[in-house]
Parts: sequence; structure tokens; C-alpha cells
Amino acid sequence: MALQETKEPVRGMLRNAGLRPTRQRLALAGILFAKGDRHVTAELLHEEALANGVPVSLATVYNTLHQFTGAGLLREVAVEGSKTYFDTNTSNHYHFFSERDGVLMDIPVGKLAVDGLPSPPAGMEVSRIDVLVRLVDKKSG
Amino acid sequence: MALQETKEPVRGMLRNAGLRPTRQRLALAGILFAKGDRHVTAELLHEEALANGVPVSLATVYNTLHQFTGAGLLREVAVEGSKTYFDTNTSNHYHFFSERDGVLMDIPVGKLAVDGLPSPPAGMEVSRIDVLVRLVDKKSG
DNA sequence: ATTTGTGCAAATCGTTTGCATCTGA
DNA sequence: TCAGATGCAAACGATTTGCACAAAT
Repeated sequence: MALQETKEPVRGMLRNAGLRPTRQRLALAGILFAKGDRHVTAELLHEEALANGVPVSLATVYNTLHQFTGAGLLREVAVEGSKTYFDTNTSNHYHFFSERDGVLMDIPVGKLAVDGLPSPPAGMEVSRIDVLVRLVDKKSG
Repeated sequence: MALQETKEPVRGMLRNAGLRPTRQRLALAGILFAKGDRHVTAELLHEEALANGVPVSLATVYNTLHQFTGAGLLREVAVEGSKTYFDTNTSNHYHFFSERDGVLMDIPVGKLAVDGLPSPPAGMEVSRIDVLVRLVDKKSG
């Protein structure tokens, strides 16, 4: 029963999500969920996979990210035009975004609250609230 | 002194922003700032300009939107991957976003408040807080 | 006259897709 | 076996850029 302990939880995670635990998916999931919460772009994850000796194609990285998102394992974060960020923390929380280096960081849960939300237009309901706190270098003065 | 009253304020607005009041810029600014707050994409504005008999090129629309943004006349709103939205309301406020039809709406100022913001990482300061309330169709049930 | 803006088409960037090949159950 | 996954390269949509022409000061 004591197989490769690092990979087993990941395998189950994929199974539960109805995704075949393929080489690539196991590797990508391993990278994503190994060390706490992460915020990656497809390109970043692709590079990291290659660096770890897992020769996935960029297309597969995209496919995988979207499948994981669809399965509720990841969450997309809208930051700005082009690049899409994926967040391994799918619980309700908000973000800091460093405009200097394009890095996303979680804002500790429970600290930040949004109050006074007016009711949405008729026939619609809130699906999610995104809060992005944009950061810039403090102007030393 | 009583010239074309509709265009004069726009002309001054551009002058103050250090932008030459060209035909296209006047036309685009006219469309953008004429009737209250608006949320446009480059493509939308382009179509609207053409419909109003102003044959601007899409490239110029992009240039203009960015120049206006740089001059503080517009604000960019990050919604999701691809399209970039520009908002004529540059004051501090937040948005509803209808995922059904891709429409942005202002949330009345003063109603919504963000509390409990933790202090940003050392050397950084908050430049702006974006709040996007995503809406979906209420599931009739 | 000189500087700045404009239009077009080609180039770029992130992302998606079609299709032949491979792989896990 | 065989549905589902992968890789590649071509296709894509939004945005940008290079350069010749036009317009504003």
C-alpha cells in the first residue's frame, strides 16, 4: 500500500475530479499543489514543468489548467488584459497584485470584507466578488 | 464666443491633457464623454465611431484610448482574459459585471466599502482597489 | 515648416484548435 | 480495445507597431 506517497493524494484528487491521472496531469498537479497556494500563468507553469524534466506542451498546459478549473481545483483571477492567472486557492479570498513585477499574493482570509453591496439588477445574482488591491513601489520621499 | 457649444469643452479637455485636438480625438471624446459614464471596449468604440460617420481606424482607437488613459481621462478595468474595458468614470468606484452579456455597470459610489485591508508588503503602497461583482442569471427555480 | 497624429497592413502575444499519434483503464 | 489525452503546428482574436501620408500648430 505504501506506494510513492507524494503522488498518491494527487492521483486521488484527479480521480475525484473525473480526470484520468495521466503522466502530464500528475506532474502539473504535483507542481501546482505541492507547496501551498500558488498563482501561475500557463507560461510560467509550462517553464516550471520543463525545468522539472516534464516535457509537456504548452497546449496541454492550457488544457490542463482549464480542466482543473472546471473541476474546481483552480480558480481564474482577472488581473489585466492579456495574461490569465490561475490560483490554487479556490476558497473565497482576495488578492494583492504587484504592478512592478506582476506577482499575485493572497490577502489573508477574513481580514478583508466588502460591505454595503447594493442588490444586483433584477433577474441576476452575485456569483462571485473579486477584489484586487493593486500595489506599486512606495515612492521614497 | 458662442461656438459649437458641444465640442468646446471636449477641446479644452484635450488641451489640458496635452493632446492635440484632432478630428478623430474630438469625435471619440465626444462619443465617450457625451452621455454620462460609459464602459467601452476598443472594438465597441470603433464601431460606434463608424456608425456616427467618423471613419477612424481601429489602431487609432487603441492609441486614443491609451492616450486618454495616460492623461487620466479614462480608467482601464480588468475583467477577464482577452478584452480590455475602458471606463469614463475615473473616480474611485466599483463594478458589476454581467457574465451573461459582458456588460459592465458602475456600483453607486459610497454604497460599497472595503474594510480590513491589511498593510501592503514593505516598500509598496496601494495604488488602487478594484472590486468586481460578477453576476449571473438567477436560476429560476 | 515642423511636429504630431493617422491609417493600413503586417507583426506580435496569449490562447485555442484540428488532427494524427499515443496511452491508461 | 478504444475512449480519452497529448503534441505539434496552424489558426485565432485582441492588441501593437512600422512606415508613408495627412493634418495641426
